Amino acid sequence: MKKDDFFQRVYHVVKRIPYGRVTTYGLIAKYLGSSSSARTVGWALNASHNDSSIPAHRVVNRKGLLTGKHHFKGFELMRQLLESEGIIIEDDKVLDFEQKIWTPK
DNA sequence: TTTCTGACAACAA
DNA sequence: ATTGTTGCCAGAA
Repeated sequence: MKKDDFFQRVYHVVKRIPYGRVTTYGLIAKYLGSSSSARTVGWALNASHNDSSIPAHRVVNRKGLLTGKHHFKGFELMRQLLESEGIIIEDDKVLDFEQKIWTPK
């Protein structure tokens, strides 16, 4: 690999998020080795729109807030996708967030 | 090349 | 508790 793209690593992790679970930018960043590169993770997800099969709706910020929903086609889309997986969204945040959180290993 | 911005996070005041 | 600043990485102007 020439670059070992940071983005590719992000996608790799995001694709591994199991059904009915969510994760955070910080967690992914930490898994990648840069505990403070959460911003770049979000940036990667932004570019992931071009890539298919990236469940970006399962990635939220550390508070469980759906900060990225504004980047979806519709503001309701992200929420609906999550609720379809058993994740309840209340006021743009994940209920029982600590239970739904998934950490890459 | 420099500067700014961005789906974040941690810390200082 | 709220606001401002800094760190991190990549891309656009």
